[in-house]
Amino acid sequence: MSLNVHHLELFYFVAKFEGITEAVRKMPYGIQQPAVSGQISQLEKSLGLKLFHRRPFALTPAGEELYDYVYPFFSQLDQVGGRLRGEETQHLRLAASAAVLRNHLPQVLQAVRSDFPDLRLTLREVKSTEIEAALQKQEADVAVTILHRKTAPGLTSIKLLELPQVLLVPKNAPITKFREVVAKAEGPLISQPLITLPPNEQLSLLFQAGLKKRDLQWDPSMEVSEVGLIERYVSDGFGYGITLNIPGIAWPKTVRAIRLPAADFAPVVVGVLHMGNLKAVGNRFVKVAQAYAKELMKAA
DNA sequence: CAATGATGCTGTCAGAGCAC
DNA sequence: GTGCTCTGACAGCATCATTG
Repeated sequence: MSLNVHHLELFYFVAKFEGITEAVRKMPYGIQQPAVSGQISQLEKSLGLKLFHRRPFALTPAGEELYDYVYPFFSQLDQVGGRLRGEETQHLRLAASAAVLRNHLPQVLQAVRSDFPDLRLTLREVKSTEIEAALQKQEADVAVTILHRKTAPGLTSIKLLELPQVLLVPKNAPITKFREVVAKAEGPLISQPLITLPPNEQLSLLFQAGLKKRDLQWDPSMEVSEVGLIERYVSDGFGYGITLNIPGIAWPKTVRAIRLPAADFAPVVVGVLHMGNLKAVGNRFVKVAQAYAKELMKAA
C-alpha cells in the first residue's frame, strides 16, 4: 500500500514545527487543525504505527525515519520552483583549487558582481583531479582549473593563461639556474630532496615529462596537496619544490623561483571548464576571467 | 454519449476530552 | 481555566459505474 503524498506533506510540516497546532499556524497555506489531525491519523492508520507522541511532541523512531526521508524533498520545493521559473539566473556555482579561490577569484567576482547586483555565489574547493567529475555531476556551473589535452566529453574548455613551471628554492640556496642542479647530480639521478604535488596532478606529470626528455630522474621526497604548501616547506628547508610561476603574485622573501627551460618543461595551461551552455552570469564570468588573465600576463 | 447517483477524499465548524 | 488534540456532522469535489 503506497503512502499518500498529501499526508506526507502535512506530516512534514507537523514534524518541522513540532506539533499540529504550530504547523497549522506556520504552514504556507491555510488549513484548519482538524483537517491536519485527521490526515495524520489516516497516515498513521495506513502505516499501522504512531509517528509522534502528541503532548509533549516527540517523533517516534518511525516518525524520525519518515521525516529524514521526506525532509530533502519538501524542504527544497520552494527553491525548485524558483529555479524552474528562472529566478536562479544570478546564481553561479564555482569550483576551483584553494589557491585560485583565495588569490584570483575575489577580483574577478568583484567585477562580475558589478554587472549582476543580486549575484549569489557558491564557491567550492575541488582538487584539480576531481573537477571534471564535479561539473559532470552538476555540482558546479563553472570551474577554473588546469586544463589537460583531453577534457571529458560534454565539457567545454576555455584557455586563460599559460603558467611556466618553476623550481622553488630556499633564498640562500647555492644555485641560480636549473642546469646547476643537474650538474651536481650523479649521472641521471638527482638526489636533492624534492617537494611536489601528487604524481597524478598535471603539474607533476608535465615536470616528470620534462625530466624524461632530458634523461633525468628526480623522485619526490615530499608530496603535498596544494601549491601553497610547497612554498612553505621549501622556505623551511625541506627541499626544492616544483610549482607554477603566477605573474603578479610575489614569492615570499624566504624563497626564490628558478625558471625551468620552457623547451622541455611545458607550461601548465589554466582555463575555464563548463558543461553545456552557460547562463548569462556564467558567460560574464568567463569574459571577466579572460580580461583578468590578460592583465596578469601583461604584468609578467 | 450524456446524465445520474454512489463512493471516497478532504475540507470546515462546533464542541468534547484531556493534560498541565 | 487554558491550550492542544480529537471527534462528529456536514459540504464540496472528483471518480466511477450504471442507466436511458
